[in-house]
Amino acid sequence: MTSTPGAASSSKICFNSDCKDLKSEIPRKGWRLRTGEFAELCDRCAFAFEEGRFCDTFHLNASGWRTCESCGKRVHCGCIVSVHAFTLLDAGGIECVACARKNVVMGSSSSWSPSLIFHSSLSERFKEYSAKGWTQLAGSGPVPWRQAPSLFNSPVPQPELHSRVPYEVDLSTGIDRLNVCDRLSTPSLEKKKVEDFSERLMNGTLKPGTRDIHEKGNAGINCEEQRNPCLTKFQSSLKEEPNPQFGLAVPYTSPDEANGQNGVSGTHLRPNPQPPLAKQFHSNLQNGTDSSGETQIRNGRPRPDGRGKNNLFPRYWPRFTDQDLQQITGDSNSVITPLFEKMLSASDAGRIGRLVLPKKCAEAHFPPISQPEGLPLKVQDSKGKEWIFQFRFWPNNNSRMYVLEGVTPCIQNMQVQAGDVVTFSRLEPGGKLVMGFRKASTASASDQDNEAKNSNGVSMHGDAEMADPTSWSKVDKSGYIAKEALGAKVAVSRKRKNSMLGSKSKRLRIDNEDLIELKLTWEEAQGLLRPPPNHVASVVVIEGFEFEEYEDAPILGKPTIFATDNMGEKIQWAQCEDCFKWRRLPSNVLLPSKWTCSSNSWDPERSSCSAIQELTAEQLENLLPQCNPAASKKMKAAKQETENVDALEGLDTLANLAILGEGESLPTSSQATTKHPRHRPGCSCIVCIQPPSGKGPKHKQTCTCNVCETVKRRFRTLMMRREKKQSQKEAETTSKKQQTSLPDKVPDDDPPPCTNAENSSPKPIKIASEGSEDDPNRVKSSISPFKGQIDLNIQPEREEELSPGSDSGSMMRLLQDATDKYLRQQSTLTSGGNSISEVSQTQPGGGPEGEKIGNSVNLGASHQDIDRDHPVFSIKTSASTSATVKNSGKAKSLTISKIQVRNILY
DNA sequence: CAGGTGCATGGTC
DNA sequence: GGACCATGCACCT
Repeated sequence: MTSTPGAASSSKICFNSDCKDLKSEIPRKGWRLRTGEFAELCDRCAFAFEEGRFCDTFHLNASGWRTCESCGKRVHCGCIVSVHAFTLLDAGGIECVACARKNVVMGSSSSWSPSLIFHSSLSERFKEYSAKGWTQLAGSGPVPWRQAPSLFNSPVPQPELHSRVPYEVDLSTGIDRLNVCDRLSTPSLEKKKVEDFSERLMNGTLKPGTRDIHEKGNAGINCEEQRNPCLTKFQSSLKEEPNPQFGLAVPYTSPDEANGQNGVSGTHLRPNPQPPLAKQFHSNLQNGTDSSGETQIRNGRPRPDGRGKNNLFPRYWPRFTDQDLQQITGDSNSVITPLFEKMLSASDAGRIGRLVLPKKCAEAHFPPISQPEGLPLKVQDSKGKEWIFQFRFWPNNNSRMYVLEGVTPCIQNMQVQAGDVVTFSRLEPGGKLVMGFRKASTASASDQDNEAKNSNGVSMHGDAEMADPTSWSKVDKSGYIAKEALGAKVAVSRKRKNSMLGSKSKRLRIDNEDLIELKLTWEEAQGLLRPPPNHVASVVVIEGFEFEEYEDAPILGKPTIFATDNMGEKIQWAQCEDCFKWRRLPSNVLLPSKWTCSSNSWDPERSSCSAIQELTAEQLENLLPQCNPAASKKMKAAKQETENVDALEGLDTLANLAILGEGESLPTSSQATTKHPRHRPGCSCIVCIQPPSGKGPKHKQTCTCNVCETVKRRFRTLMMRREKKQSQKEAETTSKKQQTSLPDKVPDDDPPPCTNAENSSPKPIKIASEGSEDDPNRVKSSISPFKGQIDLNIQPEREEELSPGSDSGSMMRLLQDATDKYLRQQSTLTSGGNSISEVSQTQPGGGPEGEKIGNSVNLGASHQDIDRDHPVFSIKTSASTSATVKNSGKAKSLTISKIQVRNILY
């Protein structure tokens, strides 16, 4: 527990205004302040606080003292310090926590009526909608919401409690408290250490017990209020809630809080995820069958019985962070109760303005609606702006689909997108519904954190980076790009994949780092992951992702280039981290991630950076054609030592570019990037228009939908480009042989050595932009409507005509189909049958005279594996491997085939 | 024709 | 197998 700088700690005087002592050198923390900091006390006050005697010591003359209805003990109810020292009785009066605890233990004899409390809260919240109020019970839907008089409708902001007791706030926010305490109490209780003080303070910790709110799920009117002590528990639990955002004074903090990580109820759940109380509450609502006598301790996990499925899915559990709550509550005295959250889908964030609400959440936290028209719902965003949405539902498969309509302005105002998380919470006093947002990155981290612990013991952290390329960007039907769908999809995919990954160590076979924003991460992590020595990975395909599966964990290693030397011996080339020279090493050597010449024990002559590089420029170029961005950086450095020679270039490169340059970042751009670009609104590139994985109708080969047409068109373009390149190279070869090429033309004719790495150079620009008709080398390219340009992206206006969201389908399938088609066409092309292989193996640009180190260049750990969503890779691979592979036309098998080829080449 | 609306469909859990 | 829900899409204005 570290001292939190801030107001509470700025002074050297004890925070207790009644004490003017100096704080000890290491101030002791007292109750938590609204700011999230802790009151820093002197030893004496801290001791009193920890002993639960603080109010007795300092507030004796203060107002707010009441008497426990059970034991008669005086309890101070009027300060932040004592906020958790008592519970409210719904019949009036208070009860000290000790008595409350007894009541809890005694079971359902309590007179607490959480339902009542709960309803009172809601009635507060939505009283303005009484006309269509959710107080109508009959036929009001599956949730028998009921209006009950608010017992305490004058909540007092907690920090200002003096004469008014804070529990009024609690009671008025009964449902919120339910949620809070459910979410908080159990984990809190489980944190014995954390509780210690609380126990002392309260003379014992309440056992988590009956926390369920019981309501009959049918008719709704006869909702049976379970008389249970849940309120007691709620409040008791609340008192353990260390988060001041909930208006709870907490004299301790969790380690998490101390780390600055959490500090909010939701986060407390993470280490041992507990469903929010909302969940349980809702569960009961949904079930409507909760036995009234059920006073069980729930650990928050889905119930093993059938009712468990009625629980909210963990993904809807609110996982507010301090920042979230702070954002919502600001510095107000409000008490915020997280209800649920949802990651915005593309549809949610789209222009259509309909936010699909999780059914259970909607029914649990929103007023019941009996008519599809629903009712207006006033929601305040985190900026304090109020919005009115229409909360309604559609009949759907004998069920309902709840939506909030009219959210577009709010979403736009909040600048959130698909993938971001919208949080719903309730603000007290007032019961105002508050909508908060969390950006995808944060959400992802949160989810990651949470789900990692929800995932059957399999950490998802690594998986979190497995950005689903299909989700990289997508466009909703309104044309808005759900570019943050990445986060959403990752989160979703993470769950799915995680369950499928099994126990074996796996390495995602993905090398199209460009598809992922985390390029460096991929390069450094993914790229450095290498199979254990003497292990041949089996390749498994999970959801289209290929994983190398090892019996042993992959190890970190330095990416190298595997090749075959002139003697047919398998070797690998490794680049020194210091001098960037490439050194020849045995193929079975596994290098550390940082490898330098000095470690070159296999070639003492070249165990120093001063030693000359064994590779010639041409050879090096031959090694570098795979346009592996990861390798390219350093390769570029190495290349600078030598003549700049064009590297191997082929359709694969173009294809890579075609994909990579999607929409904006063609080599023609000075901002060319090897990354898959961020897709902006309006982008209808092939990536963006992809539906989520597995979504959308299946497309036939004859399908003429926009997506299919786009794919086909792009493949046609690819083919044309390939032809053009082929002709270029042929012409260039010829011209070189004839030595007739003009000096100033040669560079132009040279294809980019490694376009991904070099696309910032003017060369590709020229190539892409050239194609003059008078250039004999361009003759063939002239057949391209794009004159040799990589057209896949350069004419976004063409793609604008596409209706990005109007069609969807399995892009995988589509691309496979297109690949099939392309390959079939390839086989009929006289120049195409071997073109790709030729392109990649004859090294026209780099100089055919260059000595080939090996045709099968494999960038060690940064495999140029096929991305399933980018058939160009499939084409590349297949075409460069075998006809059998070609005909497979399936990305997965293609990749596997590539592996086979790789093995062969090895 | 564009945008909105309500429902249907199909993937996922 | 059913519920949920994201999204497609027909219909309406």
